[in-house]
Amino acid sequence: MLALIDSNNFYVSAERVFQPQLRNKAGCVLSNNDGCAISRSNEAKEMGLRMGTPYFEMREQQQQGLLWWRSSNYTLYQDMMRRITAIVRDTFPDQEIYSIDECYCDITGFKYYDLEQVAVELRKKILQYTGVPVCIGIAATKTLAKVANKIAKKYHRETGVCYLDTEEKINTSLQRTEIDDVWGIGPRYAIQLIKAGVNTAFDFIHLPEDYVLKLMTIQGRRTWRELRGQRCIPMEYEQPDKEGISTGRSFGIMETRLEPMEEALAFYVANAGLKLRAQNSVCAKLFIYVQTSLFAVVENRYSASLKIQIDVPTANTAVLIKAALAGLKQIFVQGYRYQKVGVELYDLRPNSQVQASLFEPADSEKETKMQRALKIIDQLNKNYGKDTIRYAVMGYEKKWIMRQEFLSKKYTTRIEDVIVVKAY
DNA sequence: TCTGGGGTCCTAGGACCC
DNA sequence: TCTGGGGTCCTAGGACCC
Repeated sequence: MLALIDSNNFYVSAERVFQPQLRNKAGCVLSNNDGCAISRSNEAKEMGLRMGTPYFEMREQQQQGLLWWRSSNYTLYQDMMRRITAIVRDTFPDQEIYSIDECYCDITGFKYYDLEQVAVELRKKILQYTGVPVCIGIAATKTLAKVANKIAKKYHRETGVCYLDTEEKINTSLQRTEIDDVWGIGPRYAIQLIKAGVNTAFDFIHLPEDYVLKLMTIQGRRTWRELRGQRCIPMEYEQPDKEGISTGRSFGIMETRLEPMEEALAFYVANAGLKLRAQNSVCAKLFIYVQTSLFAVVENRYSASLKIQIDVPTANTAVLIKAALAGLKQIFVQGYRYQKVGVELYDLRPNSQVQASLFEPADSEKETKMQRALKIIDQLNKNYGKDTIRYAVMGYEKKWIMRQEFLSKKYTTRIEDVIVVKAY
């Protein structure tokens, strides 16, 4: 058996822990740049507020006091999740952290326990220790555990637990699960399936396997098999290295000038470079892009992108920034109101595998010095706060920075707490 | 006027190899 | 007139997840 522990309305719940005045009132957490709703309280859902509603469509309700909202505060959410997973690990040690608000546990070793009772206790404990409500779904496969979790959220509000241990319970749950609520079936496939008369997960598992394979490729077949109780998606206890690292943000206000866009891009490259070094990788290619708003009238729309090959794969932020800014000059066109600039580092490889360029003589000593310098910079920034040491092109004013007008405090983390003072 | 960001996986087709 | 077989690598596009 597997258990899926998934927080209820996680961002909203995390905000409510430290701001009790937000409890029992309709509210939501906004996306980056305060753009649209990405987490809603139950009261907001009942009001009919949909996922992704743009903020200006909710403004009136907010102004009338019928709805509260907050900017996303990922530092807070990440730290709350760290606490939740630690509590879960105490009970179920074989844990995969799947996303910022959910984790899977392999609980095969608990077959002689009353699993339902263990889960109910765990849930109470998480609520008591962190203030965040979660639901727990238990079933034989990851996809079925997802189904169980949704059933728990919808129908077992008292206990918050759903345990699919009999065929009867599984069938009832599959009948109660709309096809577009199935994990792995997105809006595109859902439309096609509904057209074919498949409305629930129960209908879906009774389709012929070949038909599913043809319509939805092997991923769809995997979902089909998982829903029939066959484990196809393994547990992943270690987080694999990323294959690409991308960073990009919408500007707080539309940008028309090159210079602030250079600053922003340099910032994103520096962030991506940090993540790159954290997993001991180097990158061989950069992808940069600029775009105007998707909602601009057609004649004012512009988007462009560029792939850049790095001669000697590197994790050196200075080299990456230089390459990215040279590329930006090529694709930037005067006269548009830009909404976003971004970068993706890809073609990543372990830094032990770097191959020297034929045309650029490798200077191993210099590279080692550079690596040492980068390590020290990263450490300083970790200890004394982000961007304490930074590249001058990143600028100081950050006029392009995203909107976060309704940001709450980082209640559980303080940079001072992690400062390590050492005397040399 | 104002509408998020960061990922993964699969497939088909083209270029190329021997 | 008839023109092989087996493979790799890359890319673009589509689908999905949170």
